[in-house]
Amino acid sequence: MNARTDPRTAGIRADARRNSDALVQSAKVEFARLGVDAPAKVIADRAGVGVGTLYRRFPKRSDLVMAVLQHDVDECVAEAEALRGAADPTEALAHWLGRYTDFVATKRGLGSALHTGDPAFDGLGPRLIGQLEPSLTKLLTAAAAAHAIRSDVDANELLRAIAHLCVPGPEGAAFSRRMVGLLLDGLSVIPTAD
Amino acid sequence: MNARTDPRTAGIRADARRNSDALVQSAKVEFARLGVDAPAKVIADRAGVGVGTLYRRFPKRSDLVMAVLQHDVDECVAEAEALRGAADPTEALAHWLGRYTDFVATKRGLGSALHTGDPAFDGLGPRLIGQLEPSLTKLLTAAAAAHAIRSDVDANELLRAIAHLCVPGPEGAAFSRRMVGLLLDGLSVIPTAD
Amino acid sequence: MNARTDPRTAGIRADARRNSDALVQSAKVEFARLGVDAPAKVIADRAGVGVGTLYRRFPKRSDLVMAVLQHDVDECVAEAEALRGAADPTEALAHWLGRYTDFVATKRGLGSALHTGDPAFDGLGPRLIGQLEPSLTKLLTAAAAAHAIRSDVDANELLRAIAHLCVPGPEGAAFSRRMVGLLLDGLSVIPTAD
Amino acid sequence: MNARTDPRTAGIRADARRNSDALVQSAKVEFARLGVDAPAKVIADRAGVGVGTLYRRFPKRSDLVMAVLQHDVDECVAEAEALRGAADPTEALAHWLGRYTDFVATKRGLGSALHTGDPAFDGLGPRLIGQLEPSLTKLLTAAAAAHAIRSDVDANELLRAIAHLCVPGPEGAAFSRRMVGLLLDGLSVIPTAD
DNA sequence: TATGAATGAGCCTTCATTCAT
DNA sequence: AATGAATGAAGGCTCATTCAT
Repeated sequence: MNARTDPRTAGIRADARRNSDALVQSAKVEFARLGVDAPAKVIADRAGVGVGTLYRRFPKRSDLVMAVLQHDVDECVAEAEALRGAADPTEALAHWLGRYTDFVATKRGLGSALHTGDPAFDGLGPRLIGQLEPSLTKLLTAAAAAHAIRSDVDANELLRAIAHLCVPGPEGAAFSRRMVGLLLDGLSVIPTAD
Repeated sequence: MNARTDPRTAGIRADARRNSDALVQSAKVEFARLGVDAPAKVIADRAGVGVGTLYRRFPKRSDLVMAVLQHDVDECVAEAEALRGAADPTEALAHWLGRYTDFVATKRGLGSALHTGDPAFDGLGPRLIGQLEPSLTKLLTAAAAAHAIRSDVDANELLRAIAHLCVPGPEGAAFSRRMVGLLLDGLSVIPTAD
Repeated sequence: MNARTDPRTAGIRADARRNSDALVQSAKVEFARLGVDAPAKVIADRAGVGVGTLYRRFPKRSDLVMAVLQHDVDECVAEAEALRGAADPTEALAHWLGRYTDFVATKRGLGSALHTGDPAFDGLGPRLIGQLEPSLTKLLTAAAAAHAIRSDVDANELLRAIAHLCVPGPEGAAFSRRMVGLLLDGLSVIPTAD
Repeated sequence: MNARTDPRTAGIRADARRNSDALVQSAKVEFARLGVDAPAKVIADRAGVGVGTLYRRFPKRSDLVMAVLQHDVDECVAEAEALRGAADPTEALAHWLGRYTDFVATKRGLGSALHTGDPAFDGLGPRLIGQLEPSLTKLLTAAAAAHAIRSDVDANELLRAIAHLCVPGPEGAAFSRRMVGLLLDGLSVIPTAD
């Protein structure tokens, strides 16, 4: 008899899970509408729970943000895995960065939150970037090994730079993609030793 | 005897001017420290004036931001003028963008403010970037004419992209400069017709 | 077991109710002391709650004013009902108007608030007077039927006039009562057809 | 050689007088527009002088209000004098009170200001009413002597009551006049000794 | 004497976070 | 475990009044 079927816990766990899910869904919507600073009350209301529940499940704002992002982050990591050993490492790199760009550009205010000193977002950037860094490092290493790009660029910094470029404005996502493209082109410029 | 030396008006005007200048200086520091949303009280205190004076001189937050930026913007424009007809247009471009990078990097939160829907910052971005665009356009054109860089990059977009990259986080200005450098390298990649 | 006795809800509701009541009581006192513009902090302090609670319960100032008045209004209406069919309709009228006079006299600034353009007090006057008008109309009609008073006076106007007379100044309530007495005497002057 | 023609003082006095007059005119307009609480800056601006001048000429708000009203007060006093020894003392009384009613009803917020505890208006009521009381007392005495009205009504109180009734609202001046009429009718009710 | 710049108290309102039930 | 009431710090803004020039 596992937890799912145990009559003493199944109900409670299902409830707790339902609340958690509702909060994440609500947060996703409100983050898109009001940014990652959306009032706790608003998020809790949309989820149909009390603010207390929100704080119980996600003590820090960054916890909630991470929960909202986790799904996308996982997908990014999976995609990087799939691109391992691709015939054209440069194209693989470009493809993956495009994917990442779209991901960040979709979350209104996320880019800004990553750079705020606000303690509520403490550790958000490192946590997020940290999960993606290994994936990008592998892609960069592969491309560098093929002498397609320079080898002195840090995956961590590149992820953060792109996050910055994806702070959404009136300019739209096309702008973000163009600028990320420029950055990518910069990667292909291999410094001479002189 | 003009207004500047007329003893009846020189005194008051000098005082008012001193306060105004102090406010702008203070705002510059506090914007860098706390972002463009820095509390009015904090800015006024550092300037050594009451909040009332801040509101008298700069009724809207955007007025203060513009005042703070105007100074740097003017300097940037002047510097671009000085770089006109430089022997090495690529170096001139790099130099000016470095200057611009440092300028924006000291205004924490400015990048975000430019994209906020907050009416307090209405029109700030366009006003600002608009003033610098002609300067950069000239430098880009000169470099492109020398076949040193591609010619399909918009000065306006480039300014905005750099502004984004210069929202400083814990990473510091060195990061901003490295990423802007990457962007610059990207400019030198001239698309082939293939 | 209803909500009132259900241990799961009785506690919280009782607390909330107690605060709400305390706020209304406090507001009644402070309105009398400082007028309906009394600072929120002062009202909250006297009630022993934080300002946040005041704003939670009464988001607009007019909500609080209505709450304060509703209590007295209800009592006035009830009293008018009790006076229905009194042996002496003139005395009943005088008694009720005295009651109403005392009610309004304790709300310093209410008279003014009723006429302010301030959106915070929107519709306050009509809502208020509207609730009392039927009561007074009945008393006036009864007295007029007994030929004790003239029949061409509007209950609504009379209520408003008394409200004006009851804005208490340094003169105190005795003055208000004397003037309302004069008004009452005026009612007994029945215009001749001449 | 009087002050007016003395070349050393004529200019200055004329200036001072001009400022004073401009302030009173401006205050009259702004009082009508915003009430007697109109911001000092607004009044000074409309008068074309600095706020300092306003405070020099009228240290307390009540001084300015009195200055604005003085003209009307003087006219009221003069009119009462003209009504002395009128054939019909009751009609004279009614006429004069009607005049007074219109006067007070015309000054937005004046009625309220008379009853505020605000120290800025300290003594305004007494000063104003004090100037008019002798006039009304004479009219009341004459009417009482003719046994047309009761003799136990205080002129001072009557003036204040009417001021209250003239606080302007959505109801308009007609309402004020009707209610003052009711008060007048009350005067004609002579209490019996019973 | 006139000016208007400066001051700063004071009030409003929002919201993150805690905690009794 | 969930709820949501309560708290109170924080920051915006206004304006009466003073005072240096």
